[in-house]
Amino acid sequence: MTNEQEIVLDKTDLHILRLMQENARISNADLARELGMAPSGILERVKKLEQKNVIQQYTTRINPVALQQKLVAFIFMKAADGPGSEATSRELAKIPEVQEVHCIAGDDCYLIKIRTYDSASLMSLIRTYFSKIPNILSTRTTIVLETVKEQQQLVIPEK
Amino acid sequence: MTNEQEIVLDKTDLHILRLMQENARISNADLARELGMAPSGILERVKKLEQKNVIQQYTTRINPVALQQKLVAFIFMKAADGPGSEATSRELAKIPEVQEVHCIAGDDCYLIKIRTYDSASLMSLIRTYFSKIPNILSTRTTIVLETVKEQQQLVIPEK
DNA sequence: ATTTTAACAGAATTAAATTCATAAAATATT
DNA sequence: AATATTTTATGAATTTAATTCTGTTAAAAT
Repeated sequence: MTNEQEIVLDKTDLHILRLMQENARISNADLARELGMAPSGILERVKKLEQKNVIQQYTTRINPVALQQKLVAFIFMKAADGPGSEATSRELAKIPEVQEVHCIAGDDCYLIKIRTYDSASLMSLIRTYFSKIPNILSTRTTIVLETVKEQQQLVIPEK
Repeated sequence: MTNEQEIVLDKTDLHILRLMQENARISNADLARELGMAPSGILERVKKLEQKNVIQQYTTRINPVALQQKLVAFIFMKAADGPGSEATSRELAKIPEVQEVHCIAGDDCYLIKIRTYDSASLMSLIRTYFSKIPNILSTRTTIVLETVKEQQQLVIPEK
């Protein structure tokens, strides 16, 4: 049970989250200085935020261009999944190049975000993986020409 | 000039990136142990990766549910921007709740990803911000019912 | 009002970050 | 091919931070 019903975050927690969202490698000591608290107290709070699954991961944003991963595509997919079936989405989520899988309202079923090297590798990826997923009925692919903004950071309230 | 032409990453760099993408708060000492190298050498490489803008940010993934931010929407937008004009996209990118702005191929101009509390706050956000952006011609909004996967991690090759 | 629980501080210990001088390896130059 | 130059790595020394634990304070529950 990953219960998220009763999560209460106070001003201090939000402040910690704001600082760590901006820089996950901030030292515990610097956090303590910013908040005017003892390092031991901050450490305790951070550990609790991890335990409560408020903090899900510390990750490094890597420039995709540095790895020649220049193509982003969004794919709208219709699937023959029965209502509430998660079969197809689970298969899609397993593909490492697939960054996002959303169930969406409307005529289509899924919206998928994919990052690859180029259109050739997108094609080969589609052929390799999608052909093995039985319930896929149709896909519409939208190619990104240029990305102006791309981040997952949340707007964290003061209180 | 943020030049990204001549970025060469060797096996060691990729290994560092893989470990730090998975856990941005890994200690330099642990990195050194994993790679069988001296900590000072690792530190130098990490700093270089930062300088070269290969590493763009260390960030913390925070559970949006913990902040009651339950709604994700994708908006397709047509704009009356002249060819190559970045005016509209730049305005959109300034909105904190807007996580992504992409220029896309096809009939629409932009694809935008937004995260808010609920549909009411999405509406108010659209009214507040979009009304002030002159070139917007039309929008089509797709609401996410459920997110199965959401991450920005790259597939990092061995070599 | 009192008990219980949770949160914080401060000191002590252990561990890590950072710096720097030097050596080794890889590249470039002649 | 030999040498110079640059880049990359090491290891030791120093500074700084992480972590643990005990005692207090504050808050919540009874």
